Amino acid sequence: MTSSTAARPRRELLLQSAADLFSAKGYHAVGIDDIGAAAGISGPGVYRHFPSKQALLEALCDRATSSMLEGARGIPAAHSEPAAALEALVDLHVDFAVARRALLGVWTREQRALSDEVRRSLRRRLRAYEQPWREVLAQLRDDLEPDEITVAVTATLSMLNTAAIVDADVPPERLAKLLRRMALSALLGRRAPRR
Amino acid sequence: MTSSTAARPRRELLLQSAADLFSAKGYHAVGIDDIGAAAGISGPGVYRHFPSKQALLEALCDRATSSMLEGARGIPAAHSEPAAALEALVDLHVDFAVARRALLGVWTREQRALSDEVRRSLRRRLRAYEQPWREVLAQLRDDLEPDEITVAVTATLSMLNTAAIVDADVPPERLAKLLRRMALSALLGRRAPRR
DNA sequence: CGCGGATGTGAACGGAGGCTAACGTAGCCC
DNA sequence: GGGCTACGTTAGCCTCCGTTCACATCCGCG
Repeated sequence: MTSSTAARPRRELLLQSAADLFSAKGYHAVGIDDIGAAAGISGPGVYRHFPSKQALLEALCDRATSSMLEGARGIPAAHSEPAAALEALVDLHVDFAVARRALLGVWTREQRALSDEVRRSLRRRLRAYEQPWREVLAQLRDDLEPDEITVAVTATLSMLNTAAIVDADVPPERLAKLLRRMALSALLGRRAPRR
Repeated sequence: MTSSTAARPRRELLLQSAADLFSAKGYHAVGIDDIGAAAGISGPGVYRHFPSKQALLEALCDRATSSMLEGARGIPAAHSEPAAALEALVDLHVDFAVARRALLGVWTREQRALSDEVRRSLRRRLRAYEQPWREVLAQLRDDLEPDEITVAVTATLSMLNTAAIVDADVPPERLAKLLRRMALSALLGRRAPRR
């Protein structure tokens, strides 16, 4: 191996710092000097580890997407009951969202700052992540068209993402429980339409 | 009156163009020249109508907030039944979100680009907008703490906002109906926690 | 010991883009 | 007609900030 993936603490520290800063202030409001300073080096030293500020953001978004994808791959196969699979998917996402707020915040809010190419790639992988959600939900909601299934999944994920990012006064485990219940209700609930 | 609020088509056109551009590409990716060009004038002509690019964004966010606030003020008083009031609030928000996508998109995504002061003001007014939601929901959900009520409202609004912004292949009225049902389910649904 | 690569620093460059300056013109009012 | 105001234009300024450069330091290694 030419370069070990582990044992590069500075690079990891930079990613962590950049995630926190981007999440807190937004990509454009954060300067290279800020990122370096937060990681203990100053200014252009960042370029010893990343070729550009963009690359830093790309690495973060890539990491977020990979984390999500990794967990959700095997879920539908592991559950024979669609309802159980959906609950597992929700749990997984809520846990991820609560545990890695900064990373998810960057992913959620800063995609606009990416190049079209990278953004397209992320969108593709997001669709792959949503695929098991759609499959499972389609089994449970035969009253919805495929398009509506997609929208329902997107809307639910948006709810989970944004709610997890906002700093609430609710302790994490209560927050996770509340979000879990809301997500499942939103996805499954059929109330009498009344119109 | 020194300056009429109506009968200034160029100013209105600029706001419209800026809303579309900011919503589509993001505040930082749009230049003053772009905004001017979209409104039929070019470059610095914008400064005859707005003192700065920031002011343009502020005007848009202010308008979005005002539109939301205006509609929701009287809702709780107008309905004796809390459930009916909640449905009215949801309907109002969904209609607004679907009808003025660009404006809501700017409001949702570009608050980071505002000064702290303006952002604080918007947050205050958002809390005022959410107030009737919280009151009504608190009447319907005695199983939730006040903090949880707040989070539930925030999460639901995030879902509605983001879902309305995303360009789906679903026609607007079907989209509105789906979102309405999901929002009410998320807010009201109590499923057996199972854990 | 001296060489080379990895890592870090302060100084400086350069491009972008928001904004100002200087100027032109059309309509309005006395 | 002679200003005064509103609205536009083009050219250019000026600041910010990402990036590069030239140079130090540390360290493993023959």
